[in-house]
Amino acid sequence: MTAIAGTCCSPIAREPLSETDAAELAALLKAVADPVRLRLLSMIGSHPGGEACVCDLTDAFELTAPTISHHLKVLRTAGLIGSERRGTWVYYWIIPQQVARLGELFTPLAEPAVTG
Amino acid sequence: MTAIAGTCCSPIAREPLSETDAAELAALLKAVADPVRLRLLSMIGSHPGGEACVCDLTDAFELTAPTISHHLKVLRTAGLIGSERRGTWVYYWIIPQQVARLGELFTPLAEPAVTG
DNA sequence: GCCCTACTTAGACGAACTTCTATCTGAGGA
DNA sequence: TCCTCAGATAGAAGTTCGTCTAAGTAGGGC
Repeated sequence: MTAIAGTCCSPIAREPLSETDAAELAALLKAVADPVRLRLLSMIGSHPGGEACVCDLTDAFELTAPTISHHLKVLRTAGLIGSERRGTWVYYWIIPQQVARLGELFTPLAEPAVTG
Repeated sequence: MTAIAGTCCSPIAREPLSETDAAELAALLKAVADPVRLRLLSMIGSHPGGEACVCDLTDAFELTAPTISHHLKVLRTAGLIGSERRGTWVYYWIIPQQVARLGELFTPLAEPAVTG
């Protein structure tokens, strides 16, 4: 398949990002640009039932509970995860739409539709 | 389409990231988690011919040349762009495979093939 | 050879980030 | 009510990051 102007590349390589878009996307990327937060996101998303309580997460790291709490807050503030307290425990889950936004930026466009 | 275990989600939500993978990916993400570098990457990728010289990039920012040079170095060290001096000017281009790695992490798996 | 332009390197400084300890809130059990 | 456990918040310490100025390297023209 040859490159067709306008459909060849990942969105980031199709046209220059505006200053505003760049700032917004950089904030989202910064939230995941940390090994601990990347693992937290991955552990939450792959946990049975699609959600995990903090107690499921803390033991995997050699970090104190406040530190884990801080990283979860960064992810939640970025809109990448949601949370809810149920009784004694607080549960976290991934917000797939927001995670997908990151993917879209860098993923080469697939064939436009089933036109061929 | 219902979620099928093992094919439902973006790779990051399919199974927990190893400590090593998380560290490597976080380093890659950190390289793009900055508004200036995101715009540089976008300007380079969308420039006619697929490459841009530093002189094409500097004027778009209210930053000094050494600062732009620093950000380009971060992107190049991460393997996201390549560079070459040709005469007076230094040209930069995107390395699509490395950019695509970022996309793969967060993009939900497409249908496995044309099986349905 | 000399100078000008294009870009990079070196070093410094303030802001932001990651982690900690100490403290606080909120739920459940005796 | 009081104690304990789960988790969050506050504030401090050390580190990393983004930016600058000053100086260095490399190519091209006179």
